[in-house]
Amino acid sequence: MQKPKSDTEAAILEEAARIVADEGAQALAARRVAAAAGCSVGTLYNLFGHLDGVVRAVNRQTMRLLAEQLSAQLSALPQATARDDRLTALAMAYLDFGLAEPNRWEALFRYRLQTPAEPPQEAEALFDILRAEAGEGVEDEALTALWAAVHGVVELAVSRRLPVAPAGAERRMIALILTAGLTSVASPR
Amino acid sequence: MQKPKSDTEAAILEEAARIVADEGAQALAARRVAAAAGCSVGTLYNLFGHLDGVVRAVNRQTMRLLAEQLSAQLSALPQATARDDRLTALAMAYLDFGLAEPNRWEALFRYRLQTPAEPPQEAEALFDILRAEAGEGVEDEALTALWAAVHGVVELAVSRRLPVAPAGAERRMIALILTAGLTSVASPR
DNA sequence: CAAGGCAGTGAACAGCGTTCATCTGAGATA
DNA sequence: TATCTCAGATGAACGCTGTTCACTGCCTTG
Repeated sequence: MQKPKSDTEAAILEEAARIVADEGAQALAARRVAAAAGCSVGTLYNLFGHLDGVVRAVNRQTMRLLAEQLSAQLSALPQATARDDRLTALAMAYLDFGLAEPNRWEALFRYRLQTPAEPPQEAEALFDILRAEAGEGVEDEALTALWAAVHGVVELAVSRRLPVAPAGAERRMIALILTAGLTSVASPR
Repeated sequence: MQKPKSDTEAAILEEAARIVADEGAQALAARRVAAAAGCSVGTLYNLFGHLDGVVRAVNRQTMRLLAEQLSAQLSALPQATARDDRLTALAMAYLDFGLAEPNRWEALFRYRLQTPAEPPQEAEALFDILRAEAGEGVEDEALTALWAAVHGVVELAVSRRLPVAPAGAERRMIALILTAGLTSVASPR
């Protein structure tokens, strides 16, 4: 992966990621992770500072995973795909990831860390994927607005808070928002 | 407020609401609320079942508060205001509430209850406000999509996760989404 | 007055995140 | 080889958490 300073650190991260993905971030307990990783709580704290540090490490891993999936979906598209269709495919891949990994998603966006911190470089990398596909014609603010709108649908879909939602409604909602938003924001290319 | 079966129940709810609003839902501790409300933990559990019950009660109160503010903003509008402008005003009031009460907002949408439950009637009442203003011309699914989109912006604004966001950007983002979405969803009236 | 029921109680339990005095053992030094 | 050194690992202990339940004492009913 990325700079695992020690074997123990890698083992802790692996076990923590497994627990977060399977049971959610609130199931992450220091003693449990340490035991499964074959070290003591003290070592975990020496390496990560606090438990939030472990969650943050898992979250960075999640962002890399998401970036991979987005890129994979993009490269699966025909070469001649129009810009708006590429952005829509990106949004759909975003939705798919949230629905496929609800616990990782919740850890990323809903888990309340004790100490807020700057977004890591992995977060910027994700937005860069979006910016690259949008091209020069779209302002950052407009792009952020559209991403936030799509994010809202995914957020509510993942946490099952969407009222009146028959099957497949999320995809239609995203399509509605993006077709309306993209035509208003810039001319399709 | 609403059916406070006993004085103690009302006192607990009042104190719990104060803590949630001031410090966030994760600062809510059974012993602390009980002590401040002048009763024992046992009584709190007799009345609310678990601590989540207390959070849920606060959340219902929050929804009623939000409904009041939305209605107030609507009635402050000139009689002849166009439908799209009324819906936009609603969205802006939604944003204002989230920014003014970030801790209540987080308890409502981000706090992870141990036991998921059906949305209370207060949630339906909120969506009914929206539906009433949208009128017959807008499908429930389209309305939900637009609400989710606006919600996404508010969610990210409240949790300070909006990248590249200068002051006042949230309002412009919501305006962008709604003008685009509403014209696409139905003709303005 | 006696009996019954029941709301209110808080010590106790098992767990949590976090700390830090203690220990350990690999490598440097003599 | 014997000794020293010290970075890193350790886990008991601390103060907290949500939750339970045997107990209390009051109030109503007979």
